[in-house]
Amino acid sequence: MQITSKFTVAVHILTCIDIFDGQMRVTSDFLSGSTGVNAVIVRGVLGQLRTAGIVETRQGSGGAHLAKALDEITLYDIYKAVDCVDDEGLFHFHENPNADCPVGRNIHKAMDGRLEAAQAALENELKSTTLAQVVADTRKIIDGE
Amino acid sequence: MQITSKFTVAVHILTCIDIFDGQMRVTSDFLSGSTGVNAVIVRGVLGQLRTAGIVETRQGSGGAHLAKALDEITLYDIYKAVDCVDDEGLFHFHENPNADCPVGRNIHKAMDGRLEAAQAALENELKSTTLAQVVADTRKIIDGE
DNA sequence: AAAGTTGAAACTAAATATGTTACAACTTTA
DNA sequence: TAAAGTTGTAACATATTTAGTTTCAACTTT
Repeated sequence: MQITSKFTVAVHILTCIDIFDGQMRVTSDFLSGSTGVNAVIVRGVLGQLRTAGIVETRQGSGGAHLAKALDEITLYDIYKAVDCVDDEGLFHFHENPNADCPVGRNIHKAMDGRLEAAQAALENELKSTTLAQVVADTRKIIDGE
Repeated sequence: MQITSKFTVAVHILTCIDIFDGQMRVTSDFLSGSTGVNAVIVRGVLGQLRTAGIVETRQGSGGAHLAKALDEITLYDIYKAVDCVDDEGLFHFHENPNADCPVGRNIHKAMDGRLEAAQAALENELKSTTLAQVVADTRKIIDGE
């Protein structure tokens, strides 16, 4: 199991938008070239980021722009925007435990808190990282090339 | 995206093995009944738990037993045993970023540490919980019924 | 020897992820 | 205002993964 690559694609896209903004029109076609991901998929991701208020795009005129400051966008915002995890939670509980068995009818209750805590640990870590940090690191590597 | 239900099934199975051990033979068929999961799938999970040194099973004689003390089995051990996540990591990096683009050829390096930190946060939380705690909570709920 | 069980392979079915084709709606510019 | 380029979106295709199913040999107990 892996979290959809739309997440890393989205971070890649946003980094490009910041780095190339002003120098060129950052179209879905350009982003497709940089990410190696199909342009329609890119437009889908951009659509989700737009819905989340992270980018601005408009039909016709090409070119995406950030709708927020870099340090106001966390990896968690992106992760939520592209729907990395199910509404049911990160963990998938087997659906038909037997209510006639004392373990079967209670295991869900006994585990839920632990599973939520684990998911929260992951998400809190993502909340603590902003796109500003990722872009800064990227610029640092580019400048050092 | 969700982590395979084999994880919660495995915890359910191990809880049953602890709670019903001595009272009855905890066969894959019994566990299938309690979890609502196909007996062949149960045997597959038991096989992975056996490979990980968590349970003991033998062909012919039915009945699984724990191979370790409850407080020596963490949720992380189970998560690893049933192969919840890919060897490549929890996050799936898009595979063909463009090396001719300064962002494309560096984004992986710029993100990797952050992704590993997020995965580690999840896994550390799982390492901090033992099966003993889950079983204790389960018993508490059963006794309170 | 019979009955019940595990281990495992091979196949099926359903769900998900990603890519592709096609095209209408829109904007810019010649 | 016509042409060119772009976004948004639907419909379809393909590959992978998840879970279930069928089948049966190997094994243990009685």
